[in-house]
Formats: sequence, structure tokens, C-alpha cells
Amino acid sequence: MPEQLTLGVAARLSRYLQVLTQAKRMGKTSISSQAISEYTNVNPTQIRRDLSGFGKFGKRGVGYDIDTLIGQIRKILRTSGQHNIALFGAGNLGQAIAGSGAFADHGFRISAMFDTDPDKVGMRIGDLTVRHYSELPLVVESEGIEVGVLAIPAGAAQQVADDLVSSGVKIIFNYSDALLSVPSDVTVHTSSPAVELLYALYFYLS
Amino acid sequence: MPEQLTLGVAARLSRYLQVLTQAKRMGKTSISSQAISEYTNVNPTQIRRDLSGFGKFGKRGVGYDIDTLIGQIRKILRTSGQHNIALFGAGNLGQAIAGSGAFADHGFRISAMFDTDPDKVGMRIGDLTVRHYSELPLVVESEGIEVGVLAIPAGAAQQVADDLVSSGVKIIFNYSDALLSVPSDVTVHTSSPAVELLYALYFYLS
DNA sequence: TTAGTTTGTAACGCTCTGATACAAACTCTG
DNA sequence: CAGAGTTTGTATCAGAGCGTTACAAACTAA
Repeated sequence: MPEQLTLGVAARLSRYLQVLTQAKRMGKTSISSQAISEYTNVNPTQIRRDLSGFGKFGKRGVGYDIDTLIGQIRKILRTSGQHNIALFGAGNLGQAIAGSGAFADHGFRISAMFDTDPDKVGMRIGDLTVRHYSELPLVVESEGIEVGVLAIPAGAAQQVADDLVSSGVKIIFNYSDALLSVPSDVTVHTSSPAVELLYALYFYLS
Repeated sequence: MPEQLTLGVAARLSRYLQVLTQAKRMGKTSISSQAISEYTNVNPTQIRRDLSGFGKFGKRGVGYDIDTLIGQIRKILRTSGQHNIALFGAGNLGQAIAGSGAFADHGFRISAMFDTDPDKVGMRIGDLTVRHYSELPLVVESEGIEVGVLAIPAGAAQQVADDLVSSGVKIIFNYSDALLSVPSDVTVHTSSPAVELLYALYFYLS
């Protein structure tokens, strides 16, 4: 059992987790490495090799029990616990994120939602009340926020990133077009569906 | 110059493109491999090696001209043209996608938007009018749709995927939680921000 | 019992990547 | 103009990672 996963292994385990979570939602209880392979485009042998490095989770002739495997992968990724995230922007995108189960399924709790627009502050979305942006430092502290999700216009993104960094948040998930400058110990992940599409398109056109 | 890019090269070129597009938005005109490296976490030597395989795009002592490099990478990825996409679902997420420049920046045109809800059909969003879902086959044909983007509930996703496949669409971008079954010549890309977050979190916790 | 399925694991070789190094081309400063 | 600093383009090398093939062991189903 390796001390620290390599980038590749962690990336693949994450993808397995995605497929497993979806499969569970669809009512499946068991899945083979062959089936996971079809959805992830990862070689079945590679999948078994990735998993068998941490234990014998499968049953020969059957496959893997989905619930068990989800639990094991979470343990390997050390993300079994609950993580608190703060969502910035209560516009269409913010509301879409708050309303989807996408984060909740993976142990993330949207613990706070912010906006600067007075019309939106105080609005209830699901079981959250939109707070004013100025409460950011206070809430990060009181709610134990680990991740900031930016669903705001590009023009406002750097300021929010700076404020998050000042409050001690180390992980930023950026849905805006802005190129964010942050200290080297802060991780920024920018979502760029169009670029992923270009990538898919390249192989389609080949 | 290789005939066919490897997965790794195509993935990295896409990431460079993402950063370049963002940098351009921020008003920059030139960028060094070192700077690209900071945003993509790809080794600067690797970046230069990737690019120099296709030509000498940079200027020593200066870096790369952003506009030129964007054009060159698009040429390499063979995605310089305009691509038509159809968006399914006019809810919060659909409206957020339609309203963002994310796709337009990369040569994608949202050519049609569909919903089944009678209250939404006919609605104007930007310069698009929401059409009824039943028009799907007709529109794919007339607008030359290459990509279907699903911003709909998981329960409806497989049906839409099937209909897209019947109409000849080969690339599906899935924002729902559904696990889609499609023929092997169809590419499905499922967006899963929560999983990407788990991945980021793992390295943060290490 | 027999056939079929699927995991766990080993072994091999190829490809890709990171690391290091350095000349050449360019900018900037004094 | 000279010299210092920057950055590309390129080569080389070693190691890691991955696809491939192979097969015994464990399980299901008929």
C-alpha cells in the first residue's frame, strides 16, 4: 500500500467513484471491471491493478459490490468525511449548483451561499439563506469552510479569491472565465466545459 | 509532425488553450512557458516540447504571442471551425450555460435550446428562443448539430441521449447524474465537479 | 460436474514524462 | 554598443507508468 497516491492513480480512482456513484443511483448493486472500463475508457486490467493494490475488494466471477467499493475508494482518497463548501453567486449557476445533488452525493455540504446583490441577499434557496458577501470571513471561521466555489462573473472573481485566501481557504473551484492569481499553497480548479468539448471533438474528428 | 496526437498531448494542448483564452480576456498579449506552467501545473520543458513539435511559435527572450498561439493550437486540434451545439433544458443550469461566453469563446455556437415544459417553450434567452423537444430531429438536421449538451434531470437524460443518437449526433455532454448507455461510436462526457473536487482535496490533505 | 465469468497477479516492453543541460535569439539597462 | 538577463528550441537520459498478454483461483449457473 503506497503512502501517497500518484496523480494518475488518484485521477482514475476519482473517475471510478464517479461511475460507481452514478451506477448506484441507477439501482445497480454490483459492477465488473469490464463495465467500469466501458464508462471510463480505462483498461480493465488497469482498474483491477489500481484496486488490488489496496485490498481484495472484488468477488471472482461476480465483480465488485458497489457500496463496498465506494466506501473503500473514499477511504483510499481520505475523503470519507464531510467537507464544508461556500458558494459565491446566487444567479442561475449558483442556484443550479445549490439545487443539484452533485456535491451532496460526494460528502460535500454547501454550508453557505453569498451574493452582493441586495435583492438576492436573504433569499432562500433550498434550505440555505443567501448571505451578504461581507460576512465571508466570519462564516469561513464559524462553519469551517474548506472550499470556495465561484459562480460569479469574471470581473469579481479575483477579489473573492483574494478574500478567501485571506480567510485561510486553500481550495477554490472556479466557474468563471477569470485567470486567478493565488499563492502557491492554494489550489485553483477552473471548470472549462468548452475545452473538454474541444478535446472530445478532436478524437471524434480523427 | 505526428499524424495523430496522443491522448496526453491533446489533453495538455486543450489546457494550454484554456489558459491562453483566459489570459487573453485579462488583456495579456504574450505569455511564457513558465507562466503557462504555473496555471496548468505542466512542466515548462514539456510545454515547449509539446509546442515545438508543430513549429516555432515562440520568440526567444519573450515568450509566445497569445493570439498566434491560440490560432496554432486550434489548428493542431483541428477545431478551428464553428461547431453547432444544442442545449437541452432551459432551467437554471441551461440558462447559465446559454448566458456564459464559455462556449462561444471556443468556437461553439449554441444553435438551439430545447425544453418540454410548455411554460418555457417560446421563452427568449439571449438571442435564442426555446423550442419544444419534439423538434429535435428536425433541428439537428437543419442546423447541423454536432454536440448535444444535457442540462436536464437524470430521469430524462437517457431518453434524450437515445434521441440524439437516432438523429446522428455523436458527442454528448452530460451535466446530469445519469449513467448513459450509448453505442460505442458515440462519446459521452459527464461533468462531475464534485469528483474533481475530491481529487483536488486529496492532494491538499496530503 | 462442466462451462462460463471475473478477479488478482505476474511479466514484458514500449511510451511518455521529468530532469538536466545548453546554445541561440531576443530584450533591457546602463 | 556591451553585457546581463530572459526564454525558446532541442538533445539526452533514466525512470515511471501503462497496455498487453497470460493464467490460476474463486465464484455462478446450468
